Amino acid sequence: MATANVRDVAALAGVSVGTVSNVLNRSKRVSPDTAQRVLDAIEKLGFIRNDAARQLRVGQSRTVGIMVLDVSNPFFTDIARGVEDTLAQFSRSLVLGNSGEDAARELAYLDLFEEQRVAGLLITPVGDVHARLERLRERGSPVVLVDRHENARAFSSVSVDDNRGGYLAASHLLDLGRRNIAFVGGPKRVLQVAQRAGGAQDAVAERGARPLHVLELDSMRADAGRLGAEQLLELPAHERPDAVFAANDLIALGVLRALTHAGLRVPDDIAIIGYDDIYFAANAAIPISSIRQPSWEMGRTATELLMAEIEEPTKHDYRHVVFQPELIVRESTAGALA
Amino acid sequence: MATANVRDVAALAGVSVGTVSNVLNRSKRVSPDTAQRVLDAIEKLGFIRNDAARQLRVGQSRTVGIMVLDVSNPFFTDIARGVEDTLAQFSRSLVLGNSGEDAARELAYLDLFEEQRVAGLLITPVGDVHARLERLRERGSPVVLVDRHENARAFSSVSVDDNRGGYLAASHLLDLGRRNIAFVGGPKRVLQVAQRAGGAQDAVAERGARPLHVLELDSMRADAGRLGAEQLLELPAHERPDAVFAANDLIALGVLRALTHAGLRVPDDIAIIGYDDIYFAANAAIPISSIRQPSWEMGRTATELLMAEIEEPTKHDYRHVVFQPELIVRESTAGALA
DNA sequence: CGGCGGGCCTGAATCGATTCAGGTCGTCGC
DNA sequence: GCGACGACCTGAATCGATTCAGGCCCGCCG
Repeated sequence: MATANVRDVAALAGVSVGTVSNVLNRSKRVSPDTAQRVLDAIEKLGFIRNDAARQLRVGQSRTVGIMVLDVSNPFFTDIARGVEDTLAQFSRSLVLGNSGEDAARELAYLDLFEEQRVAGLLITPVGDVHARLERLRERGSPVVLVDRHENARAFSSVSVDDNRGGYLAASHLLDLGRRNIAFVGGPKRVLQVAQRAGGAQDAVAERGARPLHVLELDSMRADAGRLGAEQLLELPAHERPDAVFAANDLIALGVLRALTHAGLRVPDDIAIIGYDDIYFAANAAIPISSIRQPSWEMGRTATELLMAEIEEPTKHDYRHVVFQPELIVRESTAGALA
Repeated sequence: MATANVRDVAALAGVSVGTVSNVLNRSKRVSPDTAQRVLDAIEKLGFIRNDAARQLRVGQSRTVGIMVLDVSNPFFTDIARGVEDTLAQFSRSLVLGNSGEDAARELAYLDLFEEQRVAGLLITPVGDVHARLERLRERGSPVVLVDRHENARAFSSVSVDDNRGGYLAASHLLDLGRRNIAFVGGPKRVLQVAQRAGGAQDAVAERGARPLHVLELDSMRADAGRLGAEQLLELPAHERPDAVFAANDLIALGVLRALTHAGLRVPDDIAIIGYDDIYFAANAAIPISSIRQPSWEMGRTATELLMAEIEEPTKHDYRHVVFQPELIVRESTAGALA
């Protein structure tokens, strides 16, 4: 038996379809009495609104798309949780796309999102999709960039001051008396990596410490970090760093593993600081100091910017929220704490 | 300017709307010549199919819903990746719901999914939603249970043999000569926990070792594991276990942290084995042995079962795929490996 | 040469919620 | 008593892709 529709509800409640719709969407316009009759009918028939029909008429869906780089990176899932928690308040749902840093896949998802006329899109872009995003917006789906501050101010965005984060990390190590810092990072073309390194360079230069020993890895995962650390351990004793600043926590975990394996003491022999402050850095065998990015808040703020644009589509002032990173000190730099 | 629709395309290509639709959906029925004209028109107008209209007509969306317990648990994101990778082949998208183990939130998402007439649903249920799931199926959205083998065979499901996993873990520790094993687990009401403990009990009994020392925690996260381990360390020396079997890897990480902090050697003083084989267990300071659950494959298989049911809705044989867990040996039990 | 089949195309009807111009009735102010 | 107004309700028109009964034309068979 086909699912009940507004017409069935209207018939049972003895009102017109228009009234049913008013109960559903603008309950103020309907007398309490009638409204109750309609609600009873809905209940009795097990009526569930057909979102497709609503969407067709209204011209837009009530779902928001989110495209992330990597669902298995806790940094992004934390953002996603922020998005999801915020969206729940608007009772909108989330269509998830995982580009996996693959531009082709990103495009495929953009097609899907466009067919679905998503109400809005949160994206950390991979490929050159600027034009596509503009088209999406022209067609009524606002876009907010996450963890990317587009040079142009064409879209609202949320991001974190990575330069400052790098500066904080290096300064902390310097404050602890370390003088020979290695930066173990991902590919330089990743803007974040370059900026974190840059901030660290600044701190080192400012203090007149030894210039940063920069190691470029080809990925930002733990195994790359482990290999990087092994390289460092092969250096002659007088060049061996006394502290490692890892471009993210996954790398830091790999570094910790290699050092532990080599029998070195952390932080006594070599201190480690990471970036992102993921759960697994805080809960490592030796909890790892890190630069915290407020990922949940980023998700929430991005969602709020998006919702504002969705609900007030004509306002053309794109906002750029830049979060400040925060130093979190743990045993991997400060030794056993109280 | 409003987005182009099939009528515009038809006009430009000099054909009827029916033909445009045929090009889009059944290209075989159209002469290559006409098809090309239509495709050109689509290109020229930047036409993008309106999914809502299609959905309204066809009665079902092309989107699949997935409801997970916790997006920040790598076990679930690995499953989600399997789902997503598989779905991409069918060019369908994924609506994500995160119940956070909260039954109310789960219900809210079920409402949304139902309004959207999702093509199907993958779910690890929290509350008692059996009736809701049946209704969803009656209305044309098949359901597959993930990591839950419903007593009834009312839905297809994928799950893992947790009893066997527990057995494998304990056997491994016994093989290494450990005789006093502690099980550090989550709440007993979680079926998985009970079964893993049960399997371990069996192994211990079979070998005549000391009965399992069972510690029940109120969560399954790392901090609970740490507290649990601290409790174990307070035991008198002759009762202190020589091996810990943690109900999942998060707990194992917490245990590792507490033991490391107390200056104990792993595995020499106490061996540790976890469960799930998440990335962060493999990459811990001392890589943790674990019972691997094939999460990506579970996601894929669940999706395949679901797609089969979507495409062949009348076949009423619900399948239950039970995966076998696998022992992964690392340093936390076997010591430094080659 | 008539009839039949198949390939290709047409276009009105359809899905179901929302919208909005318009109708009805009761109340209030003067 | 009358016009104005507001509160409440009605129902046809609408959104855009899909479907399907039916039309046209060509080639082939008997």
